[in-house]
Order: sequence, then structure tokens, then C-alpha cells
Amino acid sequence: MAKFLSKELAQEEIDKHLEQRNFFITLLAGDDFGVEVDNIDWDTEDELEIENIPLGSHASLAFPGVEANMASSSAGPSNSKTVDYFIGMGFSAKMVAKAIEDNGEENTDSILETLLTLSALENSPPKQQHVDTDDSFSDYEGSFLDDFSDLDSDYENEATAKPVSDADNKMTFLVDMGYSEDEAYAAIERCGVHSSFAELTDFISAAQISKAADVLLGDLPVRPKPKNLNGCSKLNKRRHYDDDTWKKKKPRCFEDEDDDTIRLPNPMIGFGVPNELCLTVHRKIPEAAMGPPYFYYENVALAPKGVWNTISRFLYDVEPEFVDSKYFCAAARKRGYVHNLPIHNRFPLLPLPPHTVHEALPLTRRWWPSWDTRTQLNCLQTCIGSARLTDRIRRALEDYDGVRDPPLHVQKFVVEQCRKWNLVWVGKNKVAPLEPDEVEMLLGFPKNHTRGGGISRTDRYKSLGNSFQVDTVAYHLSVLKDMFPGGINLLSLFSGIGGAEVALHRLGIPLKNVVSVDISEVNRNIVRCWWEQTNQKGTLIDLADVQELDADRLQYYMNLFGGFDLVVGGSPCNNLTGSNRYTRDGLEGKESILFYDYFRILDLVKCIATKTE
DNA sequence: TAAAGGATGAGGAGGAAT
DNA sequence: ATTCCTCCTCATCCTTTA
Repeated sequence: MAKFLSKELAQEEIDKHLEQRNFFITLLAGDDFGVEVDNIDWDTEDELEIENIPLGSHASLAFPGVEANMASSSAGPSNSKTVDYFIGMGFSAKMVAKAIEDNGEENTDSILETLLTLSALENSPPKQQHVDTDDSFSDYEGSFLDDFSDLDSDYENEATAKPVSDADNKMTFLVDMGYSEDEAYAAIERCGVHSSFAELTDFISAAQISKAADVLLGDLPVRPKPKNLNGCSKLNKRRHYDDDTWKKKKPRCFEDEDDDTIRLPNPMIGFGVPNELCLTVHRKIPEAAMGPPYFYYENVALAPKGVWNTISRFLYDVEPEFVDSKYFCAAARKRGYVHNLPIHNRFPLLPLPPHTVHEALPLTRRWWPSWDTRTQLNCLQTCIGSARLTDRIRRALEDYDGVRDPPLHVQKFVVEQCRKWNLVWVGKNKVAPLEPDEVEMLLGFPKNHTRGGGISRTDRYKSLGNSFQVDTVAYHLSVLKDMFPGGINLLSLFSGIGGAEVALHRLGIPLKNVVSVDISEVNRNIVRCWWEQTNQKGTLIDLADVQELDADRLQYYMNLFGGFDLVVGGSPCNNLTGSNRYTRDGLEGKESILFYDYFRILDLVKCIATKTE
């Protein structure tokens, strides 16, 4: 029975996530949808694409030990797909149910018409807020006390004035509204029996891909005013709704009062680093974010505006922890981490790595001129300085050969280039980029971690530049050691050269089962080599593509291992980092969009874990 | 001798920090 | 107002390999 339910859930999740992903992708495909929202053709291609998804296509992937049970996915009403679709567009469940009742399930055009009308009517009361402002979070006066479901409260009043006393009644009600039993069950499990309907419906519909549409729309410079009823009311409504929830859920401490943008802390020490005083002693993790599993997500701190709001909102409204690795090693690395780990009783890896260039690279001390005042390096990136540049620097300095300091303009030029390319002094008048093994050491990896196996020098720099700083990550993960003395099961997405694996290993946390996903073959080889060299007792499974990690596979691995204890991931930053002059497109960029796969997979793991509880 | 792959150099915007 | 920094892409040249 349990297996049947699990299988059914997997099917349900596949359908739901595929639907949402498709919806989301089609939104992205329209490049001008933000300028004039009315132009979106909601009724034709988008829907056709969604309807064309074969329901059973993924379920046919059989895995050893998993029954290819083709049980119908729709335990709830037959129209749950349609319901989900319109809910995903931002309409309340109540309205969708009403519209479908009036028009029939098949006639989506009419359903949409009805929904637009209902939505317009709902938005018309004086209660309406600044749906037309672009800085839509500016109306910060919203109360923190009231429930965040202004828009859903209507049906609470009209449809169920009587209080619902137990989970069964809530289940029945949710199912009557068009949700599937699985969705209703999961919502009640996660939100608690005593949660309001608004919270339950919000749980089911809110933290889903449909939000991506709002996020994207929200990032656009111009948003049309709700000048007519048939226009963009659906989207404005959705934004209105999301703005409210976001605004109220966010603690003030890490947001500016006049601005919705998450601001970086200064100094960038997150919830604390070793040997630094920290004022943050307590944080409250939203209930939806609670484990199992624990999760740990990482990306560049200096992403385009709004990106971290989006990331945080998707990851269950957990406040990001921004940390600069210069407090852990001799190189800077400003990163944001979203995780649901405890923050007390952290401890660093020992021995503590050197904090200055002189300590880390003692041989450079002899040649380091006094007028180069750097004590730490800048961020270790994927490219290194050229030989011609170092030669140019040498020639510029030779004219003043040790007799006296070079003139200020020469000093300025040299230091500028050294900072830009992270050059170090390796000889008389001679600077050079770091060697790969030096980068390995600075990032906390064992020497030669990326060496051999046919990997080129260029690729070593690339893999290293994209990696975690191990000491920083290990400090955050150290709290797991006491919790999991017997070891953990790890799901590592975008694992690269295995920063998380190395960190856990160095912490002395046994790795029982590790599923490691990375698109790069050389990276997978590096992790595999490291795994075998370190005499791991557990099993390592490496996969290539996060997009192939669907509910069936997750279900299979979780059945096999008994679930994952930790889900780690640092999704691509190509389209976020300032170093990218060409395609800094934000979260919807070609590679960075894979963040949504991290969310998708994490959410699946949570759902499956909840279900098999 | 092609073809494939590695190495090299040219190339700012956009914020945060001061 | 000024200084500073950023898990980078692209075209081209060079080397290796079949």
C-alpha cells in the first residue's frame, strides 16, 4: 500500500512539475510579455503545449526495485490539471472551481473569460493596493499580524463560515475545491491541522513555478496599469497577492525599509564566522522550510538586483546568509547561502587555513614590494592573467631596478593589474597568476584534487573557479556532525568538483550514500577519483543532468537509501556574475535558470519525504 | 593535412564599498 | 563622488592527434 501511494505521488509530482515547468518555459519564451502583458496568448500555444505532455511518459521509466505501477495520477477530481493550470496563473482556487463549474472543464476560453471577470470584480473594492506601482513592495505599512490571504478570505467567509475542526474535513473541503488528495494531504501535513484554508491553499499553489512568471514580470521596468478589466488583471492580481505574502513574511532586518531588495551585510559575515563577533544569535526558519531534508544552496552574492529575493522566495522564504570567504582563507569569495541548518555550535575545520597571502604563499614574501599593500587575494575566478601581461609588468618595473620605488603612476598600473588578475610576486619584478594547486589549497581542496585524468590546465582553473570554498561550507555544515553520527545520505546537485563532499569528509561526517549530479564529465571524474582515493565506505552515484532527475528516480533512490538527509547545490552563476560581459541575463539566463531545477528537486524530495513518513 | 582541442588576449557594466 | 571588484564569453592563434 505504501508503495502504491508513493508511486502515485511520484506520478502526480511528475505531472505537476512538468506542467509547471512547461508553463514557466513558455512564459520565458515570450520575450516581450512584460511590455504589454495583454499580448500573452494564454489560450492557445501555452495550453496546447501543456496538454500535449504525455501523462505516462516518465512513469514508464522503470527502475530496479520500483514497480512500474501505472495507477492513475488523478486521485482527485478529473479536472485537477485544469484547476492547477489556472491556479498557477494566479487565480484563487475558489474562483477556478466556480469558473469551471460554470463553463465546463473543456472550454478553457470561457473559463478564462469568467476568471478575468471575477478577478476584476475582486480587485475593484477600495481595499486595492498599489497594483500599479512598479516598486510594488513599497507599501510596507502592511501589518505583520494579519493573515496574508486577503484574496482568499472571501471564500472562507462565504463558503465555509463554519469552523472546520479536523483534518478530514479539511481534506474533504480541499478535494471538493479541485485539489487532489495528495496535494491536500501534503498541505495538511506540512502546514499543520490547525492552519487556515488560506495557508493550505497557499501551500499547494503558491510555492510553485507559477511564481516564476511573477518574478520575471516583477523584474521588468514597465508594467501596464490595470486600465481595463480584461487586460492584465490576472497578472496584477497575482503580483498583488505575492507582493503581500512576501512583504509580510520578510523580517525587516535584512531588507531596506524603502526598498524590497535584499541588501548585503557589511561586514559580510552572515550569521557568524570564526573569531568574529556576531550580533545574529537567533533566526527563525519558516515552517515550510523545516527539514527533513536539510538543504544548502549557494550562489554569488553580487547578483543582479532582485535575484536573491527570488531565490529566497522559492526556497521557502529562508533568509540568505551572505558570507565572504576572506574570513576563512586568503582569498575573497562573496557568496550567498540559503539553508535551513542550525547556526549554533558551528566549528571550523582544523587546522585553520592561512588568512593572508604571506601565510598562504610564503615564497612570495621575499618579492612583495611594500607599495603593494594587498594582504589577501580577490575572488578566485575561472580565468587567469596572461603571460604577456606579466611580461609587460616586468618591463615596466625594470627601469627602476630596485634602486628606488617606481613612480606612482607605475605603481598604480601594476597594483591595478595585480588586483584585477590576482597576480602574486614570484621573483624580482616578476608577477604571475596562481598555479592550479595553489588555487586548490586556497579553496580548501587537497593538493592535486583536479590534477590528472586528462583534464587540461584551462579546465582545472575553470572547475576550481566555479567551486565552493570548502572551509566556509564546512563551517556551515559542521552542525550536522553531532546530528548524524552514523553518517548521512547526500544529494549533491551541480556538485562540480565535489566541494560539499570534501567538506563533509573533512568534517569527519561519514558519507553513506551520495547522489552527485554534474553536467561536466571531467568534474564527475574528479569526484569519482577523490571518492576512491579517500577509501569511502559508502556508495557514490553520479548523474549528468539535473533535468533528468525526475520523481521516479528520486523515489527510487530514496526508497533505496531511506531518504536524503541533505540536499546541497550551487546552481550556475554564469548569468548572474559581474564578470560576464555578454550574457548577464539574471536568473532566467540560459544556465542560471537551472536554479529552478534545484528548487524543483528539493521540493520533490520534501514531498516524497513527507509522504513516506 | 585536416580536425580537434588547448591556450591566449581583448573586452565593461553594474553595484557595493568608502 | 570616487574607488573598487566581479564562481566570464568570444574569436583567434597555436599545438596535438588521427
